[in-house]
Amino acid sequence: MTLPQAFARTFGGHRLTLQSGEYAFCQDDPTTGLFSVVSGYVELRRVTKDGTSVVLHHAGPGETFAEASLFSQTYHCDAVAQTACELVQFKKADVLSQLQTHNETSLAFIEHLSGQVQRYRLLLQLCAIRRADDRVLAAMRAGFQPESWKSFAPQIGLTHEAVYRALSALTKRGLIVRKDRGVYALI
Amino acid sequence: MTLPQAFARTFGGHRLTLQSGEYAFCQDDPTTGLFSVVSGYVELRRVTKDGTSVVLHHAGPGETFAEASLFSQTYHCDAVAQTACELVQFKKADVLSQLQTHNETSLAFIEHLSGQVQRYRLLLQLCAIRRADDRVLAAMRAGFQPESWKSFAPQIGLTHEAVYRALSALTKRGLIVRKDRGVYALI
DNA sequence: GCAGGTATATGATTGTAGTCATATGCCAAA
DNA sequence: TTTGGCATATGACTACAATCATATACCTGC
Repeated sequence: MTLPQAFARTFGGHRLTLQSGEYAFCQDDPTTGLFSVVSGYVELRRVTKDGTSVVLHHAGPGETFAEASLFSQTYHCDAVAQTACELVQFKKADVLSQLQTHNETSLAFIEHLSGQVQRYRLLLQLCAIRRADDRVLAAMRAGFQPESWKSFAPQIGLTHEAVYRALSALTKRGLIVRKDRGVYALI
Repeated sequence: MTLPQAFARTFGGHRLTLQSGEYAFCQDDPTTGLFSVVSGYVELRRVTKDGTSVVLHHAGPGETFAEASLFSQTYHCDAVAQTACELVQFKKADVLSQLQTHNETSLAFIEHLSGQVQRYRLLLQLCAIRRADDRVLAAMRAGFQPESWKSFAPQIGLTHEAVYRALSALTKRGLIVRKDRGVYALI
């Protein structure tokens, strides 16, 4: 998920600080490049024809956003800081010229994107599991080892209460074990 | 989502037919390449250490899978045909050499993957909307114009009944209009 | 025109996750 | 060491989507 550190060097990103509520870019603005979140949260939202808006993504630390802007003349959504944010901006021209002239960079970027695709497919598949117990168990079996269950919960589309209950129920069912307060393991 | 036709030519894919239950590849097999689904459905599943399996993805017509295998020595999951399938297999060596020698191809692939990332983020965001009404409305506003509501429903994590009810409720609330049987439009 | 199949649509019931409340354990700062 | 804040954990109640059932419109092949 995290954009390799190498990219910062290769693409020559620029530091950018936003206060909560400030915009990294607006819909229909000419595209200037893609971004990486160092700290804070950025909400990507598209304003639809009828004037309402739809949230497309919630980008947090380590995530990149606006990759597709490399192939578009204008941004198709707004990027609004939800908290104070530290971002790195990679200028479109720099990135494109790097990609056009350095194959290793392209391949690394393809690898980065493939990994994201893989992860998102997994998350969608997990969200398709109806029962909270089964979903949490599947996530654990799929390799999730959350540092915090509370922040993990929304990733798989549950409230933290539902996750705690699921952990409790799975323990009772003997499918996982509680090693310590907040520490659970498979089998 | 659909792999550009151009890729079939550029990467020189080979046609592959599977009967339901047959494997495109197995976990820990040496990676041979990535695949595109022409018809049918393929399930990607990972067998975990405890012997159980987790479904990672359900690939349908127009979708590609195992992109990340380009960067791995072995497959990390099984690919099992759920129905009779027509696939196109793109040999790893061919794809990698194409990507290494033809920048336009790399850029096209990056564009393809960026688009998928964008779409998956949107789907995840939609699935995070609790109320069925709101979720269907957001999906419509985000640009979904499903040919069939029934096949659309599972994409946003709902049953088809829930979608029909949502459409009905949204119509009553005056947020969408029913143009015809199965045909709804915004405002 | 009729039969069979499918998408559309709605009703009744139930399971279950969300919501709100509350309690406890833990850590860090004062 | 006390205080405040946060993650963990669980209880009670409720809202609502899943499930199962049924009906209708539409299409296609006969």
